[in-house]
Amino acid sequence: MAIDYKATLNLPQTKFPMKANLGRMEPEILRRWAEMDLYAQLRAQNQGRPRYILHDGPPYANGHIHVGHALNKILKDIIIKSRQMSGFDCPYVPGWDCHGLPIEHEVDKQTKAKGLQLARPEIRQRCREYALRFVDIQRQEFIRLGVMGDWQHPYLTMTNDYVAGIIREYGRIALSGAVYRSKKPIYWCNTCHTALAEAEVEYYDHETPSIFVKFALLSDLSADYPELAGRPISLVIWTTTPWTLPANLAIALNPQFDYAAFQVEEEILILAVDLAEPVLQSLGLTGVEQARIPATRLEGLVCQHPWIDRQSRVILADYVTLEAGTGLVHIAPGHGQEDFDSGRRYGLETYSPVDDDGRFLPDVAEFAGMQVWEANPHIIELLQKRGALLGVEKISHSYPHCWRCKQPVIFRATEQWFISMDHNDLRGQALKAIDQVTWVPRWGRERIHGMVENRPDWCISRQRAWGVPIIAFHCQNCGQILLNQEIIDNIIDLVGREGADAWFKREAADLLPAGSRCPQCGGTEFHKESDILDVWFDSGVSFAAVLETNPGLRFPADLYLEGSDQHRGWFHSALLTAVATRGQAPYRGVLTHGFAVDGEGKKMAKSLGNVIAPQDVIQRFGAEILRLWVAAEDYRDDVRLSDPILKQLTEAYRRIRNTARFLLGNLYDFDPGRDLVPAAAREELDRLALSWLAQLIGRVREAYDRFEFHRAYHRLHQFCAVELSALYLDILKDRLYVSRADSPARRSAQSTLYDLLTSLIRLMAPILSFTAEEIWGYLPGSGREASVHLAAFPEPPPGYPDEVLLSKWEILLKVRGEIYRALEEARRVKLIGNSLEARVTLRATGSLYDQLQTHIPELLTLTMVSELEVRPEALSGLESKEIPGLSMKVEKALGQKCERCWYYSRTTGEDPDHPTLCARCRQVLEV
RNA sequence: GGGCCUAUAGCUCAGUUUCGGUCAGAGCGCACGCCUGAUAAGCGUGAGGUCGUUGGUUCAAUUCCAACUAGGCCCA
Repeated sequence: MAIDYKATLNLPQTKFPMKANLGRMEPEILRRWAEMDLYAQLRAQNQGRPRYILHDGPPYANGHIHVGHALNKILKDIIIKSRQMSGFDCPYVPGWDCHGLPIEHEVDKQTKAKGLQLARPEIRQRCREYALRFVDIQRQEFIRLGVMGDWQHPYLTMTNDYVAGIIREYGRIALSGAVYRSKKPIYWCNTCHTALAEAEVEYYDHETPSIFVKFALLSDLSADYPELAGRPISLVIWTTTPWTLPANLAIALNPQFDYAAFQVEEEILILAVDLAEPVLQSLGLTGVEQARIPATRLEGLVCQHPWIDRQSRVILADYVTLEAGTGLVHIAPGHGQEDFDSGRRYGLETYSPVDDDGRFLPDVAEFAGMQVWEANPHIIELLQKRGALLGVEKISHSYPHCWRCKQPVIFRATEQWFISMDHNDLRGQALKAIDQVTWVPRWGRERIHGMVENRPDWCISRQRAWGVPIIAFHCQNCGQILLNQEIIDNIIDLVGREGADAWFKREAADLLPAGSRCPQCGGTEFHKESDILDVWFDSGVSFAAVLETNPGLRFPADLYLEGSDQHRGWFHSALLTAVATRGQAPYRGVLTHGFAVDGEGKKMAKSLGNVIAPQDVIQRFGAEILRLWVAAEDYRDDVRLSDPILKQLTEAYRRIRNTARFLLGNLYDFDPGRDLVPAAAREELDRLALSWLAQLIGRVREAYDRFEFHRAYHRLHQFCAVELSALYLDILKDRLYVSRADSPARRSAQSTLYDLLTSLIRLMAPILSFTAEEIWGYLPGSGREASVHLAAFPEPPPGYPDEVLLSKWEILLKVRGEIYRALEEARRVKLIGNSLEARVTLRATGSLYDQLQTHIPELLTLTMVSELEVRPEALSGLESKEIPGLSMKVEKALGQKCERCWYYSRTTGEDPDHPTLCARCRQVLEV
């Protein structure tokens, strides 16, 4: 009976599944981490190590997470895990941003649908429940991604402690004198009597008058333009809101445009040159250009208001366009954002003579008490009477309306609270602080610098319920603001115990320390401020409310990491509040990532139908693939996500997984405690592999250190595909399978596989956290950490990489490449199939001959051919393109194929008892 | 309209931190083939790019400058 020689081979065996089944495996691993409380174990194990603080920017507690959230949190997770494995203690406390309009808006919608009218504390209670619900949802979704952190103790910007922290920081800034009140135009609904945020206005078409109005020039231009002398000169403006004319304080021109004086009948009209013709034509007028006047010449001149005894200044503004109108813009600083900005620049009053009902105040004598919309025709009539009206028509255009009552809204200046950018030179200090920070990518510095340099004072007040109250009291008697440290401390104490609701529920007298008196008039009656803080202030001061209060954390953080939109958002508000209160930035480094876009680089939008949800990716591919995506893409630019990309990543994942599986399969009988061969005692090829491994470790760790995860991914993947699968592992099979199981040669190989595997999974752990953990459980041997995440990154074996070995084998590998080409040619002509069927003859002369001649065993190993010889004389065969002077000839191997090792050998058949075995196999089997 | 940024093979990335001259590369995918002792695996060979477009600087530009186009974020 024939002997089953295959049974005498050491073929790979492992229970580690080839198919990942991530959908089942990941939740199992998550359960394991939860049961062992991995996060707590890490804290205990890493105590005393240098800390690395990545401070989590709080996502908004509304809705399910989208891929942008996944990108952000996985990046943070990769950093936390890789820094941890590099020897740092990396506590990670996630947070949520809980206050603000979107949640209040949602709650409003729900209560409106039910026809409810709720008081502030009730609204707040519903908002709180709403936020909490989404905190729980998002928490589960983040955990599902494999993100490790203190999920049991996150920070929420609505908890009593946090709110007390906000008020403490607000108090510091306010009491330093940086906070002031001033008027600012905001959206205002006349019917709802409420301020509206940008997100609360909806745009519909609305019909308004469109009028051209003359403003008579009071200044004299005749010195420079004698041709204009003696005739009345007017500037012509265009507006669709006649009711804002009573608040007109200026006329704006664009310094870039050409303006000219046109003679129209007996008067002179000034218009932008490019618009003069269409404007005059539509007014049924003809004009003759008399003179060009640069905008800069007109700046500072004064005009007469059409009917009010007031002058209107000519100013410059680069937002003036030629899209519509006359190129001259009517400016009412109390009724428009741009008007307001220009007003501040030119020192104009933020004049807004309109009350909460949208009715004119007595200031506007002609229209006092009249609704602004009603006043429009009367104003036009008055203009007509005064001879200031050049034309009127009706136009329909997109105009903001109240989301609640659907009525058109107005822009109206109201009292708001601001943080001054100039007080204590906050702007200058912030700009200096920016330069103390490491920005990744580097252009982040330019971006935030430009924003801080140009931003207006920070308007921190909102007329809303769901937020942190602005702490201030108004004297009933004289209107003076009352605020001092004692009051602040009192409120901090109260809010710490009862939450911010206390502010909304209690009367001013309850909130103030006993005996509080107005510092100005001595009054004792006060009412409390009703505005709340901008939510950017809430999250901005997290450095104080979280970093400084959590004993595991510290100020400043080592890193803030968010999308590049946060240069305007969190990085910005955190910078300003920290500089104002601490004199420095709250972070040493800031890293930004781009946005998730579709396969074409377009933004994901419901309207485009190209949104990919992380929940879908997890279900179809696995969270691990999503993690791989985050790592593989260069996040400094926008990151593309599409099905083909995910499929490609799945392929890459399989390659890595199968490589690990093969390594495991060949370690089934290996006990590192018993069988590990010291590096120096291993075979040369194994030491070459160790050199490659050493290079890999160096490069991957460097990539992690530099936050270049896509490099880490590419290196790991390529290492598995090229160095291992195609090269080292392929040629090692013979030694692993054929040698005696406990032979030094095989143990040398296995020791190297063991080193490779234990290194690889630790290097991949920050990215492929689930799979690394799964493999960790299959490793032979004992005495290692309970989780791969408790382990450290591998170090290169001492003395490796071995440069001498690397350069020696580099040449041999080049020869191997050439031989492969010759073998492929032989396959093409059906001479051989498997390389073991080949006998290769190389022709070389001189030093190349010597080199090849002395390395025949290595070349045999590398090429997996049965026979190889080197000869100096010419031969017919393939000539190498890469290596001059080398020719190769491939023939059918001589001898018989050994049934066991498949090598062709002339020794096969020598032993009649084992006629199908070669000498080597007979020796292994000791027969 | 303004600020900042991006644009290399079908895909993901390299192209040596600031500095122009063997830098046009890798892996994946694809095509063809081999193996069947990593097998819903493994191996080999091969074909793919006018380095977004157009100008400019230079002896020389994917690499510097400008404009444009497309895309992104933030403002307006």
